[in-house]
Amino acid sequence: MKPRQLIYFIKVVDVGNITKAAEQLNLAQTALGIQIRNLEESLHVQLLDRHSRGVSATPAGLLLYERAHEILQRIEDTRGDLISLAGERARIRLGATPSMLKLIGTE
Amino acid sequence: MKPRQLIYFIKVVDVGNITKAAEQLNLAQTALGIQIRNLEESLHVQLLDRHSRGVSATPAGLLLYERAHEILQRIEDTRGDLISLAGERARIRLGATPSMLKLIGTE
DNA sequence: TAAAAATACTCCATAGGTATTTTAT
DNA sequence: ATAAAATACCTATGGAGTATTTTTA
Repeated sequence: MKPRQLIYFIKVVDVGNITKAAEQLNLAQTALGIQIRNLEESLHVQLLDRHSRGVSATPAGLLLYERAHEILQRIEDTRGDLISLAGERARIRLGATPSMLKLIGTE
Repeated sequence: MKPRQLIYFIKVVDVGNITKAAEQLNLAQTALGIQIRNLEESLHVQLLDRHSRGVSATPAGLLLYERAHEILQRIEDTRGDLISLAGERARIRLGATPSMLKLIGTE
């Protein structure tokens, strides 16, 4: 259950079609199909029903669809918080008079 | 921020030493060091202070340490729920009389 | 029979390993 | 001087691509 697989899976469920989802992800159909299959195999759960017009989520697929959003959101929130925290420490304001600048340079 | 990196990072913070953490993860010191560095670079945040006796978490590192637990827990919960759900659908009980069994076989 | 997914390969990027060097107490 | 982390280099696994075949309404 890698984040990339969750992103792919959400797109597939949204579109209902692996081929079209692959286009939107700038990916080959095969690459996306394999990732979805890997996801199903790693969980030992069937997530999609395949039919001749595309795919639809099974009950397990619908559950994962919900959870995947939550998990990815939490990851993104964490990334944002970390960058903010680091930003605080980096947001240092420096002041200098023109005469000082001549001494220390502007690099 | 891949789950594997989060697992590695938690272990490093717990142990306070990349070399010893690598042993416990059955990993080479270099592999673990690179993963931690990749994690820091992908977030543009320093997570650890390196000293001659090991490493210690920066404020950002401590924040990630907390969040990493939450994220991994959520992933594990989801995995468990999916397997339970799939288990329900598989728990089908079949009954047959001995005369029926002779007709349909036991395979 | 047509549109979609699955297979069979090939290629490349990234994770991991070994040996060695750098750094800090 | 010693323990830990970083660097250099090599190998192997896994993600992605093209061409093709199988499946199902």
